[in-house]
Amino acid sequence: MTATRTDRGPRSRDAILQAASDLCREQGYAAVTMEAIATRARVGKPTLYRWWPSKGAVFLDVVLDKLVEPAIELPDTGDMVRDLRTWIRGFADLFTDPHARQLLVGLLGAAQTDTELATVLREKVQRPLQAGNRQRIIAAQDAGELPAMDPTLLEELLISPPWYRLLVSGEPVTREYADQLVDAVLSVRPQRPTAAPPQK
Amino acid sequence: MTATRTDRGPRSRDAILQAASDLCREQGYAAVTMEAIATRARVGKPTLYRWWPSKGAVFLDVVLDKLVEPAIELPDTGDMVRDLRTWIRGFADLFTDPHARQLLVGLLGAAQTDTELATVLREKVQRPLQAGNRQRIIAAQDAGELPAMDPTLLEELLISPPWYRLLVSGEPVTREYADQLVDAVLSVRPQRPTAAPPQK
DNA sequence: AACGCGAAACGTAACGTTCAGTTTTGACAG
DNA sequence: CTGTCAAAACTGAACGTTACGTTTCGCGTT
Repeated sequence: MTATRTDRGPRSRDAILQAASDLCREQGYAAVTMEAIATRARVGKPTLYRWWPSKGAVFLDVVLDKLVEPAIELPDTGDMVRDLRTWIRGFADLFTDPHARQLLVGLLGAAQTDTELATVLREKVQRPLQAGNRQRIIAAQDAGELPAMDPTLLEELLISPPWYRLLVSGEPVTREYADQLVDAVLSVRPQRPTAAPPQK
Repeated sequence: MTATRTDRGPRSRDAILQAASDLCREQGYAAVTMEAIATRARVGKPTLYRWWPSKGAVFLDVVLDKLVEPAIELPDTGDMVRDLRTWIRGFADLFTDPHARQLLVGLLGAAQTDTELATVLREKVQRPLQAGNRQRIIAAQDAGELPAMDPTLLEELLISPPWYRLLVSGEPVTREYADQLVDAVLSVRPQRPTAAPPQK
């Protein structure tokens, strides 16, 4: 037994992810099968299943490699308002690009009926981004650059509408929309601590 | 003309939708198959496929029958702010109920990889609701009850975060969250017509 | 000689369709 | 109003297909 055996990636990880990405571009997410990925990447199906339990898991890694790092992180130029605008514009660009759109919509769709995948997706994408952004938002609020409100809610007000358009309404997410959205959210008046006006 | 039968509609529509709903509650959306629905409803598979092209189409009708009418429409008591609060709370309740959650998440997930289904979903749910709400929002803005901004954006700011939590982040959608959300969005200052501050 | 991997083959599950044989329906004659 | 009948629609079983996920085999590397 030569020590730990399972903790290295497959030899041809890149070939596999590239194959999956290409197939998705050519035929759309739904039409891609594990068999096709294996064939295209010239690997055996057992090898594929050895490291990824499902099609969704493969595409999660595709998205992590190709989209998340470069395109989804909040930039940091010192000007928070400007950074937020750039960030949301980045989502608009991402959601407009047909290939990225295919990848994200397919992956999120799969995650809706695959608990395992949904968990990993949140831990690997959601969690890290949110944690980092949260600190930035709080700091900017303290500096008076952003409206004083629950930082989680502020982030959600910015990021939810693009996702809603992508996954629910299907409306396009343009840069103009991104700008309009940021303007609106940053125009919120400071909130009273938590006192919701009595409903009745 | 006695109209040949009740035009359209299988004889046992209700039995089929009930079977689908029950199976979803018992086993989860993903585990439900067309075969199982047919068996449970004591209907032949051909009959099922005669009226619904896919599992997603069946569940769309389940959702239309059981959720949309009673639970997703914006109420109208004359007090728009209060109506909006009630409306978003309704979504919170819906997204918290395990069965409704299963149905909605499964259906939306399927729609991500089924263009046909996505189109019908938008036409039958999205479109009608949005159109009605839009008029109400504009009227309330004219009356000074709501912040002056693009009515579509205002609606999206309210409705997106719950959907985002349901489909993307997985965070719970409580009534408290709904109230907090409405408070924040209604605190937006009137927007300058469209003048986005120059980015550079 | 042993190992790891690609390729092929296998059993399973669900799909969506086809094919009898039966039940339901509405129309019409008595 | 009622009995009869043909057409339509339905059930249930079976079929071919596809993709899944696993197992087996053989080859090349070490």
